Amino acid sequence: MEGQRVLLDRIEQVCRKAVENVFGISPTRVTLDFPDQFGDLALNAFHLAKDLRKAPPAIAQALAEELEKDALIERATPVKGYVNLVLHRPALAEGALSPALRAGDSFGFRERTDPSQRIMVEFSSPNTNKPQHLGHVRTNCLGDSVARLLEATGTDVIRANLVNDRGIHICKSMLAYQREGQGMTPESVGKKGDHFVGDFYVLFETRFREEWKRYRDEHPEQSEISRDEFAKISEWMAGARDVLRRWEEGDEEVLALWKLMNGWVMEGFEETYRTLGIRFDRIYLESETYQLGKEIVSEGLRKGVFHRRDDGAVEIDLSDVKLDRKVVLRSDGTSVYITQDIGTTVMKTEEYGLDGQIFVVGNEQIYHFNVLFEILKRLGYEWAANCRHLAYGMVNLPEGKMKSREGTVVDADNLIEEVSRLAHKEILSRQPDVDEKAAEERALNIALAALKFMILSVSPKTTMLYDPKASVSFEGDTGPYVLYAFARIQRMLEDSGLGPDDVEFDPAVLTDESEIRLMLKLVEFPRVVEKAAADLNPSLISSWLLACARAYHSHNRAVPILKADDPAVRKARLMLSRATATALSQGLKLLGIKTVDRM
RNA sequence: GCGCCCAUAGCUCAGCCGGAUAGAGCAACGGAUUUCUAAUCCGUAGGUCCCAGGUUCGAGUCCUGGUGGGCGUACCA
Repeated sequence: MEGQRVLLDRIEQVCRKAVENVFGISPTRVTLDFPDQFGDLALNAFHLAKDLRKAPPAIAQALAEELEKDALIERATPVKGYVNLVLHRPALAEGALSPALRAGDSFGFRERTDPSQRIMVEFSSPNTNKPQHLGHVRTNCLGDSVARLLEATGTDVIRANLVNDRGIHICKSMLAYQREGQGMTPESVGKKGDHFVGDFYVLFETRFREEWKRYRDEHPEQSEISRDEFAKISEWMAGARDVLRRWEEGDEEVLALWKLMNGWVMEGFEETYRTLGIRFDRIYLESETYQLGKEIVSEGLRKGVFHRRDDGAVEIDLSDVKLDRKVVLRSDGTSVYITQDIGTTVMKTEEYGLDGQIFVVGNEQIYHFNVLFEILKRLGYEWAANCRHLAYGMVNLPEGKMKSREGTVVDADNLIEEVSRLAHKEILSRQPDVDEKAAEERALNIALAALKFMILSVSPKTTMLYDPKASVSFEGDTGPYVLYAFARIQRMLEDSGLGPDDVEFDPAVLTDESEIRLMLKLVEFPRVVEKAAADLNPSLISSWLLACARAYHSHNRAVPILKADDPAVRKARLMLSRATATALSQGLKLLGIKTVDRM
């Protein structure tokens, strides 16, 4: 990335120098905005006022004159507390295009810094009793994109997935399978493994409800019995608990079935991840980590971080930081959720020598992670300060919340398939004679672009509404809109007869308003990447992509490119297109979206 | 009860460390196609930024108090 921000850096230097020349003070903060109107860039004099102790309009006035002396600045106009800058046109063109043309697929990205920070990003964390739904799609997309953003800014990233493969939920699927599915396999019924197992989870739920209803019918005096109350006396629930007990005792038959069914589910998950284009460096299984943490708690008990209550349970009092009291070891000595997370977090850090960890987990666990990080801090782990919970909001449906028990969840695999089908239809309507295999691959790409972009264009913490109608629309603020801009450029470059290394152009001819606006977008890109990575917020990339694609589409309509009369103009516009394609592709890459050469 | 989060156009969402006249898409309406791909472009209309105070030269943004909604507050995960 070094050298890529030359233009912006140089302008900042020019501003800094101007302040020094006029006021004799080196400013602490030079703020340059991309204002979309008034000019190319705007220097904020309000911020300078703090250092200079003068009225912003007076500062702007004085600086404007000084700034215009520099060759980079065509015009500097003081307006209220701003200096609106119009850049020297050829310098803007050179500064906007050359970095992208030269750097190609490293444009906007930084080499790994040395010594590099090594950060683990944990995301997805599915349960192995049912297939993944839209909520998982959000953590999958977010986690992957955040990992890419960190990598792009020079961090060494480990992608981890902590799979919850044990517990009562899997036992429910197992029991239903034992009772009603013996001999069946995913192959025998032609189903993906995770869906196959999920069906037995649903079957358990169905049987349980039938039993509950029967009970209420047979015991009118108990007709108001709650689900939780009935669970205590349910035969099906007792069966599931028995399976769990036998699992914990190491019962071979139960373990064998557990391994078999988990294997099916994991195969299904792998397929889903492959389709989504998501990979992990490390998969942790909770069955292998759930015992961790006890020794750390014992040691913490000795050190006085925790204390033992009269009833034997071990707890920590965090009420001084408003986190209340938290039990970390039951009175029978077994661990709770937080215990294994303490152990797992320490283990991960030691395994990879991590400088920090990011947990991409839903916002309903904010309290849990606050407690976890506070405990780690009190245990003396310095890296605890570099642990962050990226708490994303839930995904709701127009009808309300998704509830797996009520079958109102949006299944990830089905969703991808459905959107792919629509994309496929769109492709066929445009190119009836398209090669079938190419069409399918492209349809999947476009579908994933639509889906990922939709999810990643709302900021992580926002509780978002999933609108099925909007999700299958490929117009407006969508992934396909951005893809289309890229594809258009590819087609044009193909038709242009230019070689890939032919990057010479005359920067003086790019003077159209639509070109200026587009070039300013290109200049802004590296800065947006930095910001998005620092904020762990991919939606900043989506916003930029939309603005850039929009600027390109406008430019494309406003002036002829391939058909420009003047060869020098034609060439320069093609180079602008190529630079734009590079930038769009880089931005899309950060969202985990692959480009297509035609739509 | 206590804690955290949210409230911006009819709908879905942006809004940078407090800075210029609060933006985009969808939906509505009007236009652009002898094409370089119309999955596009141009335009019109649409706002009490939940309410009331406060801080500030300046508040959608920060503070306090309300109202409404979500989540959490297990010896569940």
